[in-house]
Amino acid sequence: MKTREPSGPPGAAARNRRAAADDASGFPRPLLERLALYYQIATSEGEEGQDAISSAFLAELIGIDATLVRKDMAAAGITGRPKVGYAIAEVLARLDSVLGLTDRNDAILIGCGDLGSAIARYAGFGRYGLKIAAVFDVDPTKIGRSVGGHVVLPMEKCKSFIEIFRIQIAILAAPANGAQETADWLVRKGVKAIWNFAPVHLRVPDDVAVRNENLALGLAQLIHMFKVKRGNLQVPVPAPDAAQTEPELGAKRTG
Amino acid sequence: MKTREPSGPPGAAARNRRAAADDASGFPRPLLERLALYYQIATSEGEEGQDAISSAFLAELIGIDATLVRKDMAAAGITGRPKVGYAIAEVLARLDSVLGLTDRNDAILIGCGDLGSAIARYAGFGRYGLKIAAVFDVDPTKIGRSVGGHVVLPMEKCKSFIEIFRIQIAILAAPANGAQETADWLVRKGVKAIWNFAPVHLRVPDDVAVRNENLALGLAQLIHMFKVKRGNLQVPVPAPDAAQTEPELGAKRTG
DNA sequence: GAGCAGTCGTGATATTTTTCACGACACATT
DNA sequence: AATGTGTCGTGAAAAATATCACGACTGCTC
Repeated sequence: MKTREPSGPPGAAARNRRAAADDASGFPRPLLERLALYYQIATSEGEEGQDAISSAFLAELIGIDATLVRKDMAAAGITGRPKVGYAIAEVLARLDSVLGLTDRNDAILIGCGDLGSAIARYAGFGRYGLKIAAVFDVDPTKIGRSVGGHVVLPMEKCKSFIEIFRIQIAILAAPANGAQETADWLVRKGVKAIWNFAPVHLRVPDDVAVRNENLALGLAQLIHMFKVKRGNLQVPVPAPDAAQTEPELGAKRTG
Repeated sequence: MKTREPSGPPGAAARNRRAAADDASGFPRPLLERLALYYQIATSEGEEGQDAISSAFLAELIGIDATLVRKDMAAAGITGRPKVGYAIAEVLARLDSVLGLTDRNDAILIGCGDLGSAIARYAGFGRYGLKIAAVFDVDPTKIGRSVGGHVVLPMEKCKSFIEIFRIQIAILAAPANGAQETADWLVRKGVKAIWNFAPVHLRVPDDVAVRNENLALGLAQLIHMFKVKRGNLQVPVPAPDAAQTEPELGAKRTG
Protein backbone atom coordinates (compact mmCIF):
# COMPACT_ATOMS: atom_id res chain seq x y z
CA MET A 1 0.00 0.00 0.00
CA LYS A 2 2.60 2.43 -0.99
CA THR A 3 1.13 4.48 -3.73
CA ARG A 4 -2.12 5.27 -1.95
CA GLU A 5 -5.28 3.24 -2.33
CA PRO A 6 -7.16 3.97 -5.52
CA SER A 7 -10.16 1.95 -4.48
CA GLY A 8 -10.60 3.35 -1.03
CA PRO A 9 -13.82 3.92 0.89
CA PRO A 10 -17.16 4.51 -0.84
CA GLY A 11 -16.83 8.15 -1.65
CA ALA A 12 -16.14 10.09 1.45
CA ALA A 13 -12.45 9.74 0.82
CA ALA A 14 -12.64 11.58 -2.44
CA ARG A 15 -13.46 14.94 -0.93
CA ASN A 16 -11.83 14.04 2.29
CA ARG A 17 -8.68 15.87 1.45
CA ARG A 18 -9.72 19.22 2.65
CA ALA A 19 -13.33 19.84 1.91
CA ALA A 20 -14.62 17.92 4.86
CA ALA A 21 -11.71 18.56 7.11
CA ASP A 22 -11.22 22.21 6.52
CA ASP A 23 -14.30 24.22 5.82
CA ALA A 24 -17.27 22.04 5.22
CA SER A 25 -18.79 21.55 1.85
CA GLY A 26 -20.61 24.73 1.07
CA PHE A 27 -18.00 27.25 0.14
CA PRO A 28 -14.24 27.30 -0.07
CA ARG A 29 -12.58 28.94 2.85
CA PRO A 30 -11.26 32.10 1.17
CA LEU A 31 -14.69 32.81 -0.23
CA LEU A 32 -16.22 32.41 3.19
CA GLU A 33 -13.79 34.82 4.69
CA ARG A 34 -14.60 37.42 2.11
CA LEU A 35 -18.30 36.84 2.58
CA ALA A 36 -18.02 37.50 6.27
CA LEU A 37 -16.05 40.61 5.45
CA TYR A 38 -18.74 41.85 3.11
CA TYR A 39 -21.26 41.24 5.81
CA GLN A 40 -19.30 43.33 8.22
CA ILE A 41 -18.76 46.18 5.82
CA ALA A 42 -22.36 46.13 4.69
CA THR A 43 -23.49 46.32 8.28
CA SER A 44 -21.24 49.26 8.93
CA GLU A 45 -22.33 51.09 5.80
CA GLY A 46 -25.94 50.37 6.54
CA GLU A 47 -25.60 51.95 9.93
CA GLU A 48 -24.27 55.04 8.27
CA GLY A 49 -27.42 55.39 6.25
CA GLN A 50 -26.20 53.90 3.02
CA ASP A 51 -28.72 52.04 1.01
CA ALA A 52 -26.64 50.22 -1.55
CA ILE A 53 -23.03 49.24 -1.94
CA SER A 54 -20.98 48.73 -5.07
CA SER A 55 -18.59 45.96 -5.90
CA ALA A 56 -15.90 48.52 -6.57
CA PHE A 57 -16.31 50.01 -3.12
CA LEU A 58 -16.03 46.66 -1.40
CA ALA A 59 -13.11 45.69 -3.56
CA GLU A 60 -11.22 48.87 -2.82
CA LEU A 61 -11.83 48.54 0.88
CA ILE A 62 -10.64 44.99 1.10
CA GLY A 63 -7.95 45.29 -1.48
CA ILE A 64 -9.15 42.80 -4.03
CA ASP A 65 -10.52 42.94 -7.54
CA ALA A 66 -14.05 44.16 -8.09
CA THR A 67 -14.79 41.24 -10.34
CA LEU A 68 -14.06 38.89 -7.52
CA VAL A 69 -16.59 40.67 -5.36
CA ARG A 70 -19.23 40.28 -8.03
CA LYS A 71 -18.40 36.62 -8.44
CA ASP A 72 -18.68 36.16 -4.72
CA MET A 73 -22.02 37.89 -4.62
CA ALA A 74 -23.26 35.69 -7.41
CA ALA A 75 -22.07 32.64 -5.50
CA ALA A 76 -23.97 33.81 -2.45
CA GLY A 77 -27.04 34.37 -4.55
CA ILE A 78 -27.03 38.14 -4.24
CA THR A 79 -28.18 40.11 -7.23
CA GLY A 80 -27.14 43.69 -7.72
CA ARG A 81 -28.59 46.43 -9.84
CA PRO A 82 -26.47 48.12 -12.49
CA LYS A 83 -25.61 51.70 -11.79
CA VAL A 84 -26.69 51.23 -8.18
CA GLY A 85 -24.88 48.33 -6.63
CA TYR A 86 -26.04 45.73 -4.20
CA ALA A 87 -28.89 46.55 -1.88
CA ILE A 88 -27.49 46.44 1.61
CA ALA A 89 -30.65 44.92 2.96
CA GLU A 90 -30.38 42.08 0.51
CA VAL A 91 -26.71 41.56 1.19
CA LEU A 92 -27.29 41.31 4.89
CA ALA A 93 -30.31 39.08 4.60
CA ARG A 94 -28.63 36.78 2.13
CA LEU A 95 -25.35 36.52 4.01
CA ASP A 96 -27.25 36.05 7.24
CA SER A 97 -28.71 33.01 5.65
CA VAL A 98 -25.57 31.79 3.93
CA LEU A 99 -23.38 32.23 6.96
CA GLY A 100 -26.08 30.78 9.12
CA LEU A 101 -26.43 33.71 11.45
CA THR A 102 -30.18 33.80 11.41
CA ASP A 103 -31.04 31.71 14.41
CA ARG A 104 -29.55 31.78 17.87
CA ASN A 105 -26.99 29.22 18.91
CA ASP A 106 -26.31 28.44 22.50
CA ALA A 107 -22.70 27.74 23.30
CA ILE A 108 -20.70 26.88 26.38
CA LEU A 109 -17.35 28.33 27.19
CA ILE A 110 -14.71 26.02 28.60
CA GLY A 111 -11.92 27.72 30.42
CA CYS A 112 -12.12 31.04 32.12
CA GLY A 113 -8.56 32.20 32.12
CA ASP A 114 -7.54 35.49 30.63
CA LEU A 115 -8.68 34.70 27.15
CA GLY A 116 -11.79 32.91 28.34
CA SER A 117 -12.77 35.90 30.40
CA ALA A 118 -12.31 38.19 27.46
CA ILE A 119 -14.54 35.99 25.37
CA ALA A 120 -17.14 35.78 28.07
CA ARG A 121 -17.22 39.53 28.37
CA TYR A 122 -17.20 40.24 24.69
CA ALA A 123 -20.70 41.19 23.70
CA GLY A 124 -20.14 41.36 19.98
CA PHE A 125 -20.90 37.72 19.31
CA GLY A 126 -24.60 38.20 19.85
CA ARG A 127 -24.94 39.78 16.47
CA TYR A 128 -23.56 36.64 14.93
CA GLY A 129 -26.10 34.45 16.57
CA LEU A 130 -23.95 33.12 19.35
CA LYS A 131 -25.05 33.18 22.93
CA ILE A 132 -22.85 31.95 25.73
CA ALA A 133 -25.12 29.84 27.86
CA ALA A 134 -22.63 28.87 30.54
CA VAL A 135 -19.00 29.13 31.52
CA PHE A 136 -17.01 26.25 32.96
CA ASP A 137 -13.56 25.86 34.45
CA VAL A 138 -11.61 23.19 36.25
CA ASP A 139 -9.87 25.61 38.57
CA PRO A 140 -11.72 25.57 41.91
CA THR A 141 -10.59 29.08 42.71
CA LYS A 142 -12.41 30.44 39.70
CA ILE A 143 -15.68 28.68 40.32
CA GLY A 144 -18.46 30.90 41.51
CA ARG A 145 -16.82 33.99 40.18
CA SER A 146 -18.95 36.07 37.87
CA VAL A 147 -17.56 36.85 34.47
CA GLY A 148 -19.43 38.80 31.87
CA GLY A 149 -22.71 38.07 33.53
CA HIS A 150 -22.04 34.38 33.85
CA VAL A 151 -21.22 32.47 36.99
CA VAL A 152 -18.32 30.14 36.43
CA LEU A 153 -19.41 26.55 36.96
CA PRO A 154 -17.29 23.52 37.79
CA MET A 155 -16.51 21.15 34.98
CA GLU A 156 -18.38 18.41 36.75
CA LYS A 157 -21.60 20.13 35.85
CA CYS A 158 -20.63 20.47 32.23
CA LYS A 159 -21.75 17.02 31.23
CA SER A 160 -25.28 17.37 32.40
CA PHE A 161 -25.51 20.91 31.10
CA ILE A 162 -24.64 19.76 27.62
CA GLU A 163 -27.14 16.98 27.82
CA ILE A 164 -29.97 18.96 29.30
CA PHE A 165 -29.67 21.95 27.02
CA ARG A 166 -28.53 19.98 24.02
CA ILE A 167 -25.49 22.20 23.61
CA GLN A 168 -23.82 21.73 20.28
CA ILE A 169 -21.26 24.51 20.23
CA ALA A 170 -18.33 24.83 22.60
CA ILE A 171 -15.72 27.54 22.90
CA LEU A 172 -12.48 26.06 24.11
CA ALA A 173 -10.25 28.54 25.87
CA ALA A 174 -8.26 26.08 27.94
CA PRO A 175 -4.48 25.74 28.07
CA ALA A 176 -2.72 23.81 25.37
CA ASN A 177 -2.09 20.71 27.39
CA GLY A 178 -5.29 18.77 27.68
CA ALA A 179 -7.07 20.76 25.00
CA GLN A 180 -7.26 17.80 22.65
CA GLU A 181 -8.43 15.62 25.48
CA THR A 182 -11.14 18.08 26.41
CA ALA A 183 -12.18 18.36 22.80
CA ASP A 184 -12.48 14.60 22.51
CA TRP A 185 -14.59 14.57 25.61
CA LEU A 186 -16.84 17.32 24.30
CA VAL A 187 -17.32 15.48 21.07
CA ARG A 188 -18.27 12.33 22.91
CA LYS A 189 -20.83 14.33 24.81
CA GLY A 190 -22.41 15.44 21.58
CA VAL A 191 -20.82 18.79 20.81
CA LYS A 192 -20.75 19.38 17.07
CA ALA A 193 -18.77 22.58 16.74
CA ILE A 194 -15.69 23.72 18.60
CA TRP A 195 -14.19 27.15 18.51
CA ASN A 196 -10.69 26.45 19.68
CA PHE A 197 -8.47 29.13 21.17
CA ALA A 198 -5.91 26.78 22.62
CA PRO A 199 -2.63 26.96 20.73
CA VAL A 200 -2.91 23.48 19.31
CA HIS A 201 -4.45 22.12 16.16
CA LEU A 202 -7.42 20.07 17.27
CA ARG A 203 -8.36 16.88 15.53
CA VAL A 204 -12.04 16.01 15.47
CA PRO A 205 -14.24 13.56 13.62
CA ASP A 206 -15.52 14.53 10.22
CA ASP A 207 -18.98 15.38 11.41
CA VAL A 208 -17.72 17.95 13.87
CA ALA A 209 -16.84 21.48 12.85
CA VAL A 210 -13.76 22.99 14.37
CA ARG A 211 -12.09 26.31 13.95
CA ASN A 212 -8.64 26.70 15.38
CA GLU A 213 -8.24 30.35 16.15
CA ASN A 214 -4.67 30.24 17.28
CA LEU A 215 -3.52 33.76 17.92
CA ALA A 216 0.12 32.78 17.98
CA LEU A 217 -0.21 31.66 14.41
CA GLY A 218 -1.62 35.00 13.40
CA LEU A 219 1.18 36.71 15.19
CA ALA A 220 3.76 34.69 13.34
CA GLN A 221 2.19 35.76 10.11
CA LEU A 222 2.15 39.40 11.04
CA ILE A 223 5.77 39.32 12.03
CA HIS A 224 6.69 37.62 8.81
CA MET A 225 4.92 40.32 6.83
CA PHE A 226 6.57 42.98 8.90
CA LYS A 227 10.01 41.57 8.39
CA VAL A 228 9.59 41.11 4.69
CA LYS A 229 8.33 44.65 4.23
CA ARG A 230 11.18 45.97 6.23
CA GLY A 231 13.44 44.14 3.85
CA ASN A 232 15.61 42.30 6.30
CA LEU A 233 14.03 38.96 5.71
CA GLN A 234 13.59 36.85 2.68
CA VAL A 235 15.64 33.71 3.06
CA PRO A 236 13.76 31.41 0.79
CA VAL A 237 16.75 29.14 0.25
CA PRO A 238 19.43 28.39 2.77
CA ALA A 239 21.99 26.78 0.50
CA PRO A 240 23.16 24.33 3.16
CA ASP A 241 26.43 23.38 1.55
CA ALA A 242 26.01 23.60 -2.19
CA ALA A 243 25.71 27.19 -3.28
CA GLN A 244 22.95 27.51 -5.85
CA THR A 245 22.35 30.39 -8.14
CA GLU A 246 18.68 29.71 -8.62
CA PRO A 247 16.46 30.93 -5.83
CA GLU A 248 13.72 28.73 -7.19
CA LEU A 249 12.44 26.15 -4.83
CA GLY A 250 14.64 23.36 -3.72
CA ALA A 251 18.12 22.40 -4.69
CA LYS A 252 18.91 19.12 -6.27
CA ARG A 253 21.95 17.83 -4.53
CA THR A 254 23.25 15.18 -6.84
CA GLY A 255 22.81 17.33 -9.94
CA MET B 1 -6.10 41.73 -29.68
CA LYS B 2 -6.16 42.64 -26.09
CA THR B 3 -5.43 39.46 -24.28
CA ARG B 4 -3.31 41.17 -21.67
CA GLU B 5 -0.03 42.88 -22.32
CA PRO B 6 2.76 40.42 -22.99
CA SER B 7 5.39 43.08 -22.57
CA GLY B 8 4.08 44.61 -19.40
CA PRO B 9 5.84 46.61 -16.74
CA PRO B 10 9.27 45.69 -15.38
CA GLY B 11 8.01 43.17 -12.96
CA ALA B 12 6.85 44.85 -9.83
CA ALA B 13 3.40 45.49 -11.17
CA ALA B 14 3.01 41.89 -12.14
CA ARG B 15 2.93 40.61 -8.61
CA ASN B 16 1.35 43.74 -7.34
CA ARG B 17 -2.12 42.33 -7.39
CA ARG B 18 -2.18 40.80 -4.02
CA ALA B 19 1.32 40.09 -3.01
CA ALA B 20 1.93 43.57 -1.75
CA ALA B 21 -1.53 44.21 -0.46
CA ASP B 22 -2.22 40.97 1.28
CA ASP B 23 0.71 39.19 2.76
CA ALA B 24 3.96 40.73 1.76
CA SER B 25 6.13 39.27 -0.92
CA GLY B 26 7.82 36.32 0.63
CA PHE B 27 5.26 33.60 0.81
CA PRO B 28 1.61 33.26 -0.07
CA ARG B 29 -0.69 33.40 2.86
CA PRO B 30 -1.85 29.77 2.93
CA LEU B 31 1.72 28.59 2.85
CA LEU B 32 2.56 30.87 5.73
CA GLU B 33 -0.29 29.53 7.78
CA ARG B 34 0.86 26.00 7.25
CA LEU B 35 4.41 26.95 8.07
CA ALA B 36 3.35 28.39 11.39
CA LEU B 37 1.39 25.24 11.99
CA TYR B 38 4.41 23.09 11.32
CA TYR B 39 6.35 25.21 13.72
CA GLN B 40 3.81 24.66 16.40
CA ILE B 41 3.58 20.93 15.89
CA ALA B 42 7.32 20.57 15.70
CA THR B 43 7.68 22.45 18.96
CA SER B 44 5.15 20.23 20.61
CA GLU B 45 6.74 17.05 19.29
CA GLY B 46 10.15 18.24 20.25
CA GLU B 47 9.01 18.78 23.80
CA GLU B 48 7.83 15.21 23.87
CA GLY B 49 11.30 14.00 23.08
CA GLN B 50 10.87 13.42 19.38
CA ASP B 51 13.87 14.04 17.25
CA ALA B 52 12.50 14.01 13.76
CA ILE B 53 9.13 14.42 12.14
CA SER B 54 7.83 13.01 8.87
CA SER B 55 5.86 14.74 6.19
CA ALA B 56 3.20 12.06 6.46
CA PHE B 57 2.78 12.71 10.15
CA LEU B 58 2.38 16.43 9.67
CA ALA B 59 0.06 15.90 6.76
CA GLU B 60 -2.17 13.53 8.68
CA LEU B 61 -2.33 15.85 11.65
CA ILE B 62 -3.28 18.89 9.66
CA GLY B 63 -5.39 17.07 7.15
CA ILE B 64 -3.49 17.85 3.97
CA ASP B 65 -1.43 15.90 1.49
CA ALA B 66 2.05 14.79 2.46
CA THR B 67 3.47 16.07 -0.79
CA LEU B 68 2.30 19.52 0.06
CA VAL B 69 4.16 19.35 3.32
CA ARG B 70 7.33 18.38 1.53
CA LYS B 71 6.86 21.19 -0.98
CA ASP B 72 6.35 23.61 1.87
CA MET B 73 9.47 22.41 3.59
CA ALA B 74 11.42 22.81 0.40
CA ALA B 75 10.06 26.33 0.03
CA ALA B 76 11.19 27.12 3.55
CA GLY B 77 14.58 25.69 2.80
CA ILE B 78 14.25 22.72 5.09
CA THR B 79 15.87 19.50 4.00
CA GLY B 80 14.75 16.18 5.33
CA ARG B 81 16.42 12.81 5.39
CA PRO B 82 14.81 9.85 3.70
CA LYS B 83 13.56 7.15 6.02
CA VAL B 84 13.88 9.55 8.93
CA GLY B 85 12.00 12.72 8.25
CA TYR B 86 12.78 16.30 9.05
CA ALA B 87 15.02 17.03 11.98
CA ILE B 88 12.93 18.96 14.45
CA ALA B 89 15.83 21.16 15.37
CA GLU B 90 16.28 22.18 11.78
CA VAL B 91 12.58 22.75 11.27
CA LEU B 92 12.41 25.02 14.28
CA ALA B 93 15.57 26.90 13.42
CA ARG B 94 14.58 27.37 9.82
CA LEU B 95 11.02 28.44 10.53
CA ASP B 96 12.24 30.70 13.27
CA SER B 97 14.20 32.45 10.62
CA VAL B 98 11.57 32.35 7.89
CA LEU B 99 8.77 33.53 10.14
CA GLY B 100 11.09 36.06 11.62
CA LEU B 101 10.78 34.93 15.19
CA THR B 102 14.45 35.04 15.94
CA ASP B 103 14.86 38.47 17.34
CA ARG B 104 12.74 40.26 19.88
CA ASN B 105 10.19 42.78 18.78
CA ASP B 106 8.88 45.39 21.10
CA ALA B 107 5.24 46.19 20.64
CA ILE B 108 2.73 48.48 22.25
CA LEU B 109 -0.80 47.52 23.08
CA ILE B 110 -3.51 50.07 22.43
CA GLY B 111 -6.70 49.48 24.31
CA CYS B 112 -7.03 47.69 27.55
CA GLY B 113 -10.58 46.49 27.51
CA ASP B 114 -11.47 42.86 27.93
CA LEU B 115 -9.64 41.68 24.90
CA GLY B 116 -6.72 44.01 25.46
CA SER B 117 -6.34 42.74 28.99
CA ALA B 118 -6.33 39.17 27.79
CA ILE B 119 -3.64 39.97 25.30
CA ALA B 120 -1.60 41.81 27.89
CA ARG B 121 -1.81 38.86 30.24
CA TYR B 122 -1.18 36.23 27.64
CA ALA B 123 2.37 35.08 28.08
CA GLY B 124 2.57 32.86 25.01
CA PHE B 125 3.66 35.57 22.63
CA GLY B 126 7.12 35.69 24.06
CA ARG B 127 8.02 32.53 22.25
CA TYR B 128 7.13 34.20 19.00
CA GLY B 129 9.46 37.08 19.58
CA LEU B 130 6.89 39.60 20.69
CA LYS B 131 7.28 41.61 23.83
CA ILE B 132 4.66 44.04 24.97
CA ALA B 133 6.59 47.10 25.96
CA ALA B 134 3.70 49.24 27.12
CA VAL B 135 -0.06 49.36 27.35
CA PHE B 136 -2.13 52.42 26.53
CA ASP B 137 -5.76 53.37 26.85
CA VAL B 138 -7.86 56.47 26.45
CA ASP B 139 -10.18 55.62 29.32
CA PRO B 140 -9.00 57.64 32.36
CA THR B 141 -10.46 55.09 34.76
CA LYS B 142 -8.16 52.41 33.41
CA ILE B 143 -4.99 54.40 33.57
CA GLY B 144 -2.64 53.39 36.31
CA ARG B 145 -4.18 49.99 36.63
CA SER B 146 -1.76 47.10 36.32
CA VAL B 147 -2.51 44.47 33.74
CA GLY B 148 -0.26 41.54 33.09
CA GLY B 149 2.67 43.26 34.66
CA HIS B 150 2.16 46.47 32.73
CA VAL B 151 0.86 49.73 34.06
CA VAL B 152 -1.74 51.19 31.75
CA LEU B 153 -0.56 54.52 30.41
CA PRO B 154 -2.62 57.37 28.97
CA MET B 155 -2.71 57.73 25.23
CA GLU B 156 -1.05 61.13 25.53
CA LYS B 157 2.16 59.38 26.36
CA CYS B 158 1.92 57.02 23.44
CA LYS B 159 3.41 59.41 20.92
CA SER B 160 6.62 59.99 22.75
CA PHE B 161 6.88 56.34 23.70
CA ILE B 162 6.78 55.31 20.08
CA GLU B 163 9.35 57.89 19.18
CA ILE B 164 11.72 57.23 22.02
CA PHE B 165 11.68 53.46 21.80
CA ARG B 166 11.27 53.36 18.04
CA ILE B 167 8.22 51.12 18.37
CA GLN B 168 7.27 49.56 15.07
CA ILE B 169 4.60 47.08 16.08
CA ALA B 170 1.26 47.94 17.61
CA ILE B 171 -1.51 45.71 18.85
CA LEU B 172 -4.82 47.41 18.38
CA ALA B 173 -7.50 46.19 20.75
CA ALA B 174 -9.71 49.24 20.67
CA PRO B 175 -13.41 49.40 19.84
CA ALA B 176 -14.47 49.38 16.22
CA ASN B 177 -15.30 53.05 16.03
CA GLY B 178 -12.11 54.99 15.84
CA ALA B 179 -9.96 51.98 15.09
CA GLN B 180 -9.15 53.13 11.59
CA GLU B 181 -8.43 56.59 12.90
CA THR B 182 -6.12 55.22 15.55
CA ALA B 183 -4.41 53.06 12.99
CA ASP B 184 -3.82 56.04 10.71
CA TRP B 185 -2.37 57.91 13.63
CA LEU B 186 -0.08 55.04 14.53
CA VAL B 187 1.14 54.80 10.97
CA ARG B 188 1.90 58.50 10.92
CA LYS B 189 3.92 58.04 14.06
CA GLY B 190 6.03 55.42 12.38
CA VAL B 191 4.41 52.12 13.29
CA LYS B 192 5.04 49.56 10.58
CA ALA B 193 2.98 46.60 11.71
CA ILE B 194 -0.48 46.49 13.25
CA TRP B 195 -2.14 43.50 14.77
CA ASN B 196 -5.74 44.52 14.66
CA PHE B 197 -8.37 42.99 16.91
CA ALA B 198 -11.01 45.60 16.29
CA PRO B 199 -13.86 44.20 14.22
CA VAL B 200 -13.09 46.34 11.21
CA HIS B 201 -10.89 45.80 8.21
CA LEU B 202 -8.08 48.29 8.54
CA ARG B 203 -6.62 50.04 5.54
CA VAL B 204 -2.98 50.94 5.72
CA PRO B 205 -0.29 52.07 3.28
CA ASP B 206 1.57 49.45 1.33
CA ASP B 207 4.67 49.63 3.45
CA VAL B 208 2.78 48.79 6.62
CA ALA B 209 1.91 45.24 7.57
CA VAL B 210 -1.50 44.65 9.03
CA ARG B 211 -3.25 41.55 10.20
CA ASN B 212 -6.91 41.81 10.93
CA GLU B 213 -7.68 39.18 13.49
CA ASN B 214 -11.40 39.71 13.65
CA LEU B 215 -12.86 37.06 15.88
CA ALA B 216 -16.38 37.69 14.69
CA LEU B 217 -15.27 36.67 11.25
CA GLY B 218 -13.90 33.42 12.56
CA LEU B 219 -17.09 32.83 14.41
CA ALA B 220 -19.14 33.34 11.29
CA GLN B 221 -17.02 30.75 9.59
CA LEU B 222 -17.41 28.24 12.36
CA ILE B 223 -21.14 28.65 12.40
CA HIS B 224 -21.27 28.22 8.68
CA MET B 225 -19.32 24.97 8.94
CA PHE B 226 -21.51 23.83 11.75
CA LYS B 227 -24.71 24.51 9.86
CA VAL B 228 -23.51 22.87 6.71
CA LYS B 229 -22.41 19.75 8.54
CA ARG B 230 -25.70 19.60 10.32
CA GLY B 231 -27.30 19.63 6.93
CA ASN B 232 -29.78 22.43 7.41
CA LEU B 233 -27.89 24.94 5.41
CA GLN B 234 -26.69 25.02 1.88
CA VAL B 235 -28.61 27.66 -0.02
CA PRO B 236 -26.13 28.46 -2.71
CA VAL B 237 -28.79 29.89 -5.01
CA PRO B 238 -31.83 31.78 -3.89
CA ALA B 239 -33.79 31.70 -7.12
CA PRO B 240 -35.30 35.12 -6.62
CA ASP B 241 -38.08 34.79 -9.14
CA ALA B 242 -36.87 32.50 -11.87
CA ALA B 243 -36.49 28.96 -10.60
CA GLN B 244 -33.24 27.50 -11.83
CA THR B 245 -32.31 23.88 -11.89
CA GLU B 246 -28.59 24.41 -11.91
CA PRO B 247 -27.02 25.05 -8.56
CA GLU B 248 -23.90 26.18 -10.36
CA LEU B 249 -22.86 29.69 -9.69
CA GLY B 250 -25.01 32.49 -10.87
CA ALA B 251 -28.21 32.44 -12.84
CA LYS B 252 -28.35 33.95 -16.24
CA ARG B 253 -31.51 35.94 -16.37
CA THR B 254 -31.97 36.73 -20.00
CA GLY B 255 -31.15 33.20 -21.09
C1' DG C 1 -36.90 60.28 -25.83
C1' DA C 2 -32.00 59.62 -26.93
C1' DG C 3 -27.51 59.49 -25.40
C1' DC C 4 -24.22 58.90 -21.80
C1' DA C 5 -21.96 57.09 -17.82
C1' DG C 6 -21.56 53.76 -14.42
C1' DT C 7 -22.23 49.19 -12.66
C1' DC C 8 -23.44 44.38 -12.73
C1' DG C 9 -22.91 39.55 -15.00
C1' DT C 10 -20.11 36.21 -16.99
C1' DG C 11 -17.34 33.45 -20.43
C1' DA C 12 -12.59 33.09 -21.40
C1' DT C 13 -8.01 33.43 -19.70
C1' DA C 14 -4.08 33.64 -16.55
C1' DT C 15 -2.18 32.52 -12.27
C1' DT C 16 -1.68 30.11 -8.22
C1' DT C 17 -2.03 26.12 -5.50
C1' DT C 18 -2.36 21.22 -4.92
C1' DT C 19 -1.93 16.52 -6.29
C1' DC C 20 0.12 12.71 -8.85
C1' DA C 21 3.82 9.76 -10.17
C1' DC C 22 8.17 8.35 -9.90
C1' DG C 23 13.14 8.57 -8.93
C1' DA C 24 16.77 8.88 -5.29
C1' DC C 25 18.44 8.19 -1.02
C1' DA C 26 19.05 6.35 3.99
C1' DC C 27 18.59 3.15 7.47
C1' DA C 28 17.56 -1.74 8.99
C1' DT C 29 18.06 -6.56 8.47
C1' DT C 30 20.00 -10.84 6.93
C1' DA D 1 27.59 -6.55 1.78
C1' DA D 2 23.31 -6.83 -0.55
C1' DT D 3 18.54 -6.33 -0.31
C1' DG D 4 14.27 -4.24 1.21
C1' DT D 5 11.35 -0.80 2.94
C1' DG D 6 10.06 3.75 3.94
C1' DT D 7 10.70 8.56 3.21
C1' DC D 8 12.21 12.67 0.85
C1' DG D 9 12.55 15.54 -3.68
C1' DT D 10 10.55 17.22 -7.67
C1' DG D 11 8.84 17.66 -12.56
C1' DA D 12 4.44 17.37 -14.70
C1' DA D 13 -0.45 17.39 -14.61
C1' DA D 14 -4.69 18.78 -12.51
C1' DA D 15 -7.65 21.60 -9.93
C1' DA D 16 -8.87 25.66 -7.85
C1' DT D 17 -8.79 30.53 -7.71
C1' DA D 18 -8.50 35.18 -9.43
C1' DT D 19 -8.36 38.41 -13.41
C1' DC D 20 -9.57 40.29 -17.86
C1' DA D 21 -12.57 41.88 -21.32
C1' DC D 22 -16.72 42.75 -22.87
C1' DG D 23 -21.76 42.72 -23.11
C1' DA D 24 -26.14 44.13 -20.83
C1' DC D 25 -28.73 46.81 -18.19
C1' DT D 26 -30.08 51.00 -15.32
C1' DG D 27 -30.57 55.66 -14.04
C1' DC D 28 -29.38 60.36 -15.11
C1' DT D 29 -29.06 64.45 -18.13
C1' DC D 30 -30.25 67.16 -21.96
